[in-house]
Amino acid sequence: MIRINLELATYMKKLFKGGMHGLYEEKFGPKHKIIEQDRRYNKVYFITQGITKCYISDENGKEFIQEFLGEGMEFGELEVFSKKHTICSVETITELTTLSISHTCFNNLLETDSHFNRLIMKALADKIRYKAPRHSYQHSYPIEDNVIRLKKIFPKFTEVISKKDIANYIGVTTRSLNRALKELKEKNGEL
Amino acid sequence: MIRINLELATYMKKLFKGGMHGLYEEKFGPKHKIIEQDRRYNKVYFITQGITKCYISDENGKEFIQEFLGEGMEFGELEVFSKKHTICSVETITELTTLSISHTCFNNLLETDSHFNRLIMKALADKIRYKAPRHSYQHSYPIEDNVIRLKKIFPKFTEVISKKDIANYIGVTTRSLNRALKELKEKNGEL
DNA sequence: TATATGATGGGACAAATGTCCTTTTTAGTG
DNA sequence: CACTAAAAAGGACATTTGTCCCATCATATA
Repeated sequence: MIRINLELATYMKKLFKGGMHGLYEEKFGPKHKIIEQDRRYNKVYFITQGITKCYISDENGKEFIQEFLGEGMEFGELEVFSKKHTICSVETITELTTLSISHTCFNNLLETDSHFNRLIMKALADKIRYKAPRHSYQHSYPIEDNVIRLKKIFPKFTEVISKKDIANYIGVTTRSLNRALKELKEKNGEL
Repeated sequence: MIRINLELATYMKKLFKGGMHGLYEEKFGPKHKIIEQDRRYNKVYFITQGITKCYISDENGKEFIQEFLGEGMEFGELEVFSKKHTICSVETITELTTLSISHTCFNNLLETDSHFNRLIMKALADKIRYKAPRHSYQHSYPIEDNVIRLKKIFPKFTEVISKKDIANYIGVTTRSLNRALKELKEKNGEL
């Protein structure tokens, strides 16, 4: 549910400690919107600490959360390859520390550091791999099953993430999520 | 709806014509399953002609179509980066021609041909970019709106792709799709 | 030709989910 | 502490979508 990429995190920290030119640390408070949908930026971020949500909002203000990003996950990288507007907003949930790098330096790294190149390639592939079954599952199963599944992969999800965000992640209304949670409680005695 | 990548198609054809070692042409008849979910393969395919569907099926046999792939789209590449099982099956819809390459050769190309490297990186990024708003939209809007949207981006979709596949692509039952199509007909006079 | 098979279309009802609204709880702030 | 705002919980009802059928039509094939 909260995605991580420790291999990438480790490598970026190593580059940073090695004094890599153009890579610098940034910190953000909670509920801070770092990237807004449909804009242009020229920075890529690597999370070293904390959690963000990455979401799409439609014209009616509905939010649909794509992923929760944790340590080692990068964002802002898609726009390096197809020079278009961002498709997602990214907003911090907890306090967040990132290692940031400009598009130019990012491109340099890709060309000169084949290990980095490989890690990014793998990170992109993993994002694709991860998305497919998730959406498939959410479509095919009732809300209750989705909640159970979340609980399995991330037992404390209700403590860290707000109900609204969880609902937007599963793609249902808060009302429906509450209904599912209540029914689960009644069945199992305890959430 | 049917994704293409002409830039990649052109480049792969050029490599093939140039006698690139390890790149060979394959042809498949319609309804042929090229890749099956949860298996291992060591080949990457680039479509040069025809259409396939790429789908996940669950334990109840329900299919959820991830994408329809057309000219220039590649498949089987995710497993190069994370050496795991396939997550999707890929099955031809029309006759299909591909340029195929082993994992080993694919990796060689990635390392030695920086233009190719860049094209693959971009192709991965585009797959991510494309998936996000699609699933978001499908969740947020009723079936009818989804059908209208499909009709806009691909007017002839009912002629090329079966009802069942369209339903599985939108993530609904055939019954629901039919209902939506019927209501649209009644409203607009004509599908 | 006769028969099987699969795709399509739709009726009737059940179940899941959304909408709208109200109440309760929690957390923050003057 | 008192007050406000935001988050959480849930009642009542409407709508959407799914399930389970069955009928029809086209196509392939023995």
